[in-house]
Amino acid sequence: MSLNDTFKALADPTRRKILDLLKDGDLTAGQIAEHFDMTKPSISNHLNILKHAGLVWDERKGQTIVYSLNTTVFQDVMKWLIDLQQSKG
Amino acid sequence: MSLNDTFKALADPTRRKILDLLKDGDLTAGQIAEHFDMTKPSISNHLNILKHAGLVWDERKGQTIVYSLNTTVFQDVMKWLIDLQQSKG
DNA sequence: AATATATTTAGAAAATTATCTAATAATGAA
DNA sequence: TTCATTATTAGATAATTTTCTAAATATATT
Repeated sequence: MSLNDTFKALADPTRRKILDLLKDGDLTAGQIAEHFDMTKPSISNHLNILKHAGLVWDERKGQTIVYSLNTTVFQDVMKWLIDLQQSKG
Repeated sequence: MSLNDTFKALADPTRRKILDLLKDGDLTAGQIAEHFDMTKPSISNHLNILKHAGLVWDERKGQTIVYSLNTTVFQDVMKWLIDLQQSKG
Protein backbone atom coordinates (compact mmCIF):
# COMPACT_ATOMS: atom_id res chain seq x y z
CA MET A 1 0.00 0.00 0.00
CA SER A 2 2.94 2.33 -0.74
CA LEU A 3 3.29 4.88 -3.51
CA ASN A 4 5.71 2.46 -5.14
CA ASP A 5 3.06 -0.28 -5.11
CA THR A 6 0.63 2.14 -6.72
CA PHE A 7 3.01 3.17 -9.51
CA LYS A 8 3.95 -0.46 -10.11
CA ALA A 9 0.28 -1.44 -10.27
CA LEU A 10 -0.48 1.32 -12.75
CA ALA A 11 2.43 0.32 -15.00
CA ASP A 12 0.59 -2.61 -16.56
CA PRO A 13 -1.92 -2.03 -19.39
CA THR A 14 -4.15 -4.92 -18.34
CA ARG A 15 -4.45 -3.49 -14.86
CA ARG A 16 -5.17 0.00 -16.15
CA LYS A 17 -7.92 -1.46 -18.33
CA ILE A 18 -9.39 -3.25 -15.32
CA LEU A 19 -9.55 0.06 -13.46
CA ASP A 20 -11.20 1.60 -16.50
CA LEU A 21 -13.83 -1.15 -16.56
CA LEU A 22 -14.59 -0.64 -12.88
CA LYS A 23 -15.14 3.04 -13.51
CA ASP A 24 -18.61 2.24 -14.86
CA GLY A 25 -19.55 0.12 -11.89
CA ASP A 26 -18.60 -2.84 -9.76
CA LEU A 27 -17.85 -6.15 -11.43
CA THR A 28 -17.21 -9.72 -10.34
CA ALA A 29 -13.84 -11.33 -11.00
CA GLY A 30 -15.48 -13.44 -13.71
CA GLN A 31 -17.03 -10.45 -15.44
CA ILE A 32 -13.68 -8.70 -15.47
CA ALA A 33 -11.96 -11.77 -16.89
CA GLU A 34 -14.47 -11.89 -19.76
CA HIS A 35 -12.97 -8.69 -21.13
CA PHE A 36 -9.53 -10.20 -21.58
CA ASP A 37 -7.90 -12.85 -23.68
CA MET A 38 -6.20 -14.28 -20.64
CA THR A 39 -6.86 -17.02 -18.09
CA LYS A 40 -8.78 -16.34 -14.89
CA PRO A 41 -5.81 -17.06 -12.63
CA SER A 42 -3.83 -14.40 -14.50
CA ILE A 43 -6.62 -11.88 -14.01
CA SER A 44 -6.88 -12.95 -10.40
CA ASN A 45 -3.19 -12.13 -10.01
CA HIS A 46 -3.68 -8.69 -11.53
CA LEU A 47 -6.64 -8.06 -9.24
CA ASN A 48 -4.51 -9.02 -6.27
CA ILE A 49 -1.81 -6.54 -7.28
CA LEU A 50 -4.44 -3.80 -7.66
CA LYS A 51 -5.89 -4.73 -4.28
CA HIS A 52 -2.46 -4.65 -2.66
CA ALA A 53 -1.94 -1.18 -4.08
CA GLY A 54 -5.26 -0.09 -2.63
CA LEU A 55 -6.65 0.69 -6.07
CA VAL A 56 -9.57 -1.73 -5.75
CA TRP A 57 -11.62 -3.25 -2.99
CA ASP A 58 -13.15 -6.69 -3.00
CA GLU A 59 -16.19 -8.11 -1.29
CA ARG A 60 -17.55 -11.60 -1.43
CA LYS A 61 -21.21 -11.83 -2.42
CA GLY A 62 -22.31 -15.44 -2.34
CA GLN A 63 -20.30 -17.39 -4.89
CA THR A 64 -18.84 -14.30 -6.48
CA ILE A 65 -16.29 -11.73 -5.42
CA VAL A 66 -17.21 -8.20 -6.42
CA TYR A 67 -14.50 -5.69 -7.19
CA SER A 68 -14.88 -1.95 -6.95
CA LEU A 69 -12.63 0.97 -7.82
CA ASN A 70 -10.98 3.02 -5.09
CA THR A 71 -9.70 6.31 -6.42
CA THR A 72 -8.65 7.80 -3.09
CA VAL A 73 -5.13 6.45 -3.63
CA PHE A 74 -4.88 8.61 -6.74
CA GLN A 75 -4.48 11.65 -4.51
CA ASP A 76 -1.00 10.49 -3.53
CA VAL A 77 0.00 9.97 -7.15
CA MET A 78 -1.38 13.37 -8.12
CA LYS A 79 0.44 15.00 -5.23
CA TRP A 80 3.70 13.44 -6.35
CA LEU A 81 3.16 14.66 -9.91
CA ILE A 82 2.20 18.17 -8.83
CA ASP A 83 5.10 18.47 -6.38
CA LEU A 84 7.46 17.64 -9.19
CA GLN A 85 6.13 20.51 -11.23
CA GLN A 86 6.95 23.04 -8.55
CA SER A 87 10.68 23.70 -8.14
CA LYS A 88 12.07 24.18 -4.66
CA GLY A 89 13.92 27.24 -6.08
CA MET B 1 6.36 8.35 -26.08
CA SER B 2 3.04 6.70 -25.21
CA LEU B 3 1.08 6.81 -21.98
CA ASN B 4 2.21 3.24 -21.40
CA ASP B 5 5.86 4.30 -21.72
CA THR B 6 5.21 7.05 -19.20
CA PHE B 7 3.58 4.78 -16.64
CA LYS B 8 6.34 2.19 -17.12
CA ALA B 9 9.00 4.86 -16.67
CA LEU B 10 7.37 6.12 -13.48
CA ALA B 11 7.13 2.61 -12.03
CA ASP B 12 10.79 2.47 -11.01
CA PRO B 13 11.94 4.16 -7.77
CA THR B 14 15.38 5.04 -9.17
CA ARG B 15 13.78 6.82 -12.09
CA ARG B 16 11.33 8.68 -9.86
CA LYS B 17 14.27 9.82 -7.74
CA ILE B 18 16.08 11.04 -10.86
CA LEU B 19 13.05 13.14 -11.76
CA ASP B 20 12.99 14.48 -8.22
CA LEU B 21 16.67 15.48 -8.47
CA LEU B 22 16.05 17.28 -11.76
CA LYS B 23 13.25 19.25 -10.14
CA ASP B 24 15.85 21.53 -8.55
CA GLY B 25 17.70 22.12 -11.78
CA ASP B 26 19.46 20.52 -14.71
CA LEU B 27 22.18 17.96 -14.05
CA THR B 28 24.74 16.09 -16.11
CA ALA B 29 24.56 12.31 -16.38
CA GLY B 30 27.56 12.07 -14.09
CA GLN B 31 26.06 14.32 -11.44
CA ILE B 32 22.90 12.23 -11.47
CA ALA B 33 24.90 9.01 -11.15
CA GLU B 34 26.67 10.38 -8.05
CA HIS B 35 23.39 10.20 -6.15
CA PHE B 36 23.04 6.47 -6.61
CA ASP B 37 24.82 3.34 -5.52
CA MET B 38 24.75 2.01 -9.05
CA THR B 39 27.06 2.00 -12.07
CA LYS B 40 26.93 4.74 -14.68
CA PRO B 41 25.73 2.43 -17.45
CA SER B 42 22.76 1.47 -15.28
CA ILE B 43 21.91 5.12 -14.69
CA SER B 44 22.40 5.77 -18.38
CA ASN B 45 19.82 3.08 -19.09
CA HIS B 46 17.34 4.67 -16.69
CA LEU B 47 17.93 8.06 -18.29
CA ASN B 48 17.26 6.54 -21.68
CA ILE B 49 13.94 5.10 -20.48
CA LEU B 50 12.95 8.49 -19.04
CA LYS B 51 13.97 10.16 -22.30
CA HIS B 52 11.96 7.66 -24.32
CA ALA B 53 8.94 8.44 -22.18
CA GLY B 54 9.42 12.15 -22.81
CA LEU B 55 9.96 12.81 -19.11
CA VAL B 56 13.43 14.30 -19.59
CA TRP B 57 15.35 16.08 -22.32
CA ASP B 58 19.04 15.82 -22.94
CA GLU B 59 21.48 18.21 -24.51
CA ARG B 60 25.18 17.77 -25.06
CA LYS B 61 27.33 20.53 -23.64
CA GLY B 62 30.95 19.87 -24.50
CA GLN B 63 31.99 16.62 -22.89
CA THR B 64 28.89 16.36 -20.75
CA ILE B 65 25.26 15.62 -21.46
CA VAL B 66 22.85 17.75 -19.47
CA TYR B 67 19.47 16.36 -18.49
CA SER B 68 16.42 18.43 -17.70
CA LEU B 69 12.94 17.61 -16.46
CA ASN B 70 9.96 17.81 -18.79
CA THR B 71 6.69 17.84 -16.88
CA THR B 72 4.40 18.47 -19.84
CA VAL B 73 3.92 14.71 -20.21
CA PHE B 74 2.40 14.65 -16.73
CA GLN B 75 -0.73 16.23 -18.15
CA ASP B 76 -1.60 12.98 -19.91
CA VAL B 77 -1.11 10.98 -16.72
CA MET B 78 -3.20 13.44 -14.73
CA LYS B 79 -5.94 13.34 -17.36
CA TRP B 80 -6.03 9.56 -17.17
CA LEU B 81 -6.27 9.67 -13.38
CA ILE B 82 -8.97 12.35 -13.38
CA ASP B 83 -11.02 10.60 -16.07
CA LEU B 84 -11.04 7.50 -13.94
CA GLN B 85 -12.55 9.42 -11.08
CA GLN B 86 -15.52 10.52 -13.13
CA SER B 87 -17.97 7.74 -13.91
CA LYS B 88 -19.62 7.66 -17.30
CA GLY B 89 -22.87 7.58 -15.34
C1' DA C 1 48.28 12.87 -32.84
C1' DA C 2 47.93 11.00 -28.24
C1' DT C 3 45.67 11.04 -23.91
C1' DA C 4 42.07 12.07 -20.55
C1' DT C 5 37.23 12.75 -19.39
C1' DA C 6 32.23 11.97 -19.80
C1' DT C 7 28.91 9.14 -21.38
C1' DT C 8 26.78 5.60 -24.01
C1' DT C 9 26.32 0.99 -26.34
C1' DA C 10 26.71 -4.11 -26.37
C1' DG C 11 26.07 -8.30 -24.45
C1' DA C 12 25.50 -11.32 -20.53
C1' DA C 13 23.74 -12.50 -15.90
C1' DA C 14 20.45 -11.76 -12.25
C1' DA C 15 16.08 -10.42 -10.65
C1' DT C 16 11.40 -9.56 -11.24
C1' DT C 17 6.96 -9.99 -13.41
C1' DA C 18 3.38 -12.17 -16.19
C1' DT C 19 1.27 -16.13 -17.61
C1' DC C 20 -0.09 -20.83 -17.82
C1' DT C 21 -1.98 -25.50 -16.00
C1' DA C 22 -3.45 -28.13 -12.13
C1' DA C 23 -5.16 -28.19 -7.67
C1' DT C 24 -7.69 -26.12 -3.81
C1' DA C 25 -11.26 -23.32 -1.29
C1' DA C 26 -15.80 -21.31 -0.71
C1' DT C 27 -20.46 -20.95 -1.64
C1' DG C 28 -25.03 -22.49 -3.30
C1' DA C 29 -28.30 -25.87 -4.96
C1' DA C 30 -30.07 -30.61 -5.73
C1' DT D 1 -23.81 -34.91 1.19
C1' DT D 2 -22.75 -34.54 -3.51
C1' DC D 3 -22.32 -31.71 -7.50
C1' DA D 4 -21.80 -27.34 -9.96
C1' DT D 5 -20.11 -22.72 -10.01
C1' DT D 6 -16.88 -18.98 -8.94
C1' DA D 7 -12.61 -17.72 -7.79
C1' DT D 8 -8.09 -18.23 -5.73
C1' DT D 9 -3.53 -20.43 -4.65
C1' DA D 10 0.60 -23.16 -5.95
C1' DG D 11 4.19 -24.06 -8.72
C1' DA D 12 6.43 -23.96 -13.18
C1' DT D 13 7.74 -21.57 -17.41
C1' DA D 14 8.20 -17.56 -20.32
C1' DA D 15 8.99 -12.86 -20.90
C1' DT D 16 10.66 -8.59 -19.43
C1' DT D 17 13.49 -5.58 -16.78
C1' DT D 18 17.47 -4.35 -14.16
C1' DT D 19 22.13 -4.43 -13.49
C1' DC D 20 26.81 -5.47 -14.37
C1' DT D 21 31.49 -5.51 -17.00
C1' DA D 22 33.88 -4.46 -21.13
C1' DA D 23 34.14 -1.91 -25.22
C1' DA D 24 33.04 2.05 -28.04
C1' DT D 25 31.99 7.05 -29.06
C1' DA D 26 32.41 12.00 -28.54
C1' DT D 27 34.64 15.94 -26.92
C1' DA D 28 38.51 18.48 -24.89
C1' DT D 29 43.32 19.09 -23.77
C1' DT D 30 48.29 18.65 -24.28
